[in-house]
Amino acid sequence: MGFDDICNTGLVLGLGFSSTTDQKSSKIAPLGKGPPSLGFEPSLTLSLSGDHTYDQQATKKVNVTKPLNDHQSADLYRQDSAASSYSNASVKRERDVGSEETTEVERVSSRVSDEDDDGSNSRKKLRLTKAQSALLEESFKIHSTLNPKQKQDLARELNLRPRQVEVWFQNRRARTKLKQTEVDCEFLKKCCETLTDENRRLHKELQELKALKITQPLYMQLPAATLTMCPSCERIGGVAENPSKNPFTIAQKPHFYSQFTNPSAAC
DNA sequence: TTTGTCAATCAGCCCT
DNA sequence: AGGGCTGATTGACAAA
Repeated sequence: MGFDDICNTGLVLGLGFSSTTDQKSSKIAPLGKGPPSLGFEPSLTLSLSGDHTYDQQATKKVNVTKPLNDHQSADLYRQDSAASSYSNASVKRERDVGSEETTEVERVSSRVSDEDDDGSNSRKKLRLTKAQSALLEESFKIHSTLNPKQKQDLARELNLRPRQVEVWFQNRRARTKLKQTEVDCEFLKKCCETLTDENRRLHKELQELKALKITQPLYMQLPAATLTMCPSCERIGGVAENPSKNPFTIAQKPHFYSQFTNPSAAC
């Protein structure tokens, strides 16, 4: 079982040279990609095995302009008739204890007015209804950025201002990115731990080999542990191609064998 | 210059 | 009360 089997992250660990392609930071960059490097450099890289842009993964299409069902419509339009969210109307949210069905009617409406009724500048917070959030989420799955028409349509659909839709998408993108960064960070920590362990193990093995070299003649120096068989090509590591010549020659290039590498590729 | 996006931050609301 | 979530604002930056 490989590491990725455990983590199941879809990330790929690679060792080699990295070339720089200046990544544009605008648009929603494929999440998990790091800052650009500075040309060709030896690198140990971790990257996502696929292009994990969240926005492209949706399989379910939602017609943003399709009419809402009765319940949704009712929610939204009752909101519309509710007091302005930017007014001092009480931010009532009926909490039916024990009941899932929070009365959305009572939720604060997103109102198309910019000013408080009383003219005060206090920022009253809009809370989107479940229906609004759901529709925004579905829309985000389809495209994480909106063109002006899409924004307009969606705003009309949700009875919000286009600016509010825009802000929602902005925040959604930012927070998705943040979340992904946290996930990547956790994964890298695990990789680091695993590599540290591997490094420690190899050091130990090296020490053992050195000790053997001192105390034993050459033909007895190969510990059983080094005669591991590659499960992919079924060659025995540490033995020369032509055993008749020198059956105890240590392979020139050690067969690095770890759960991060593909044995076939290494062979 | 305009427009769109982003990062950083603020601030209201809700939950524990 | 404090923390988390989330809507909103601001300023910087890039592309057209």
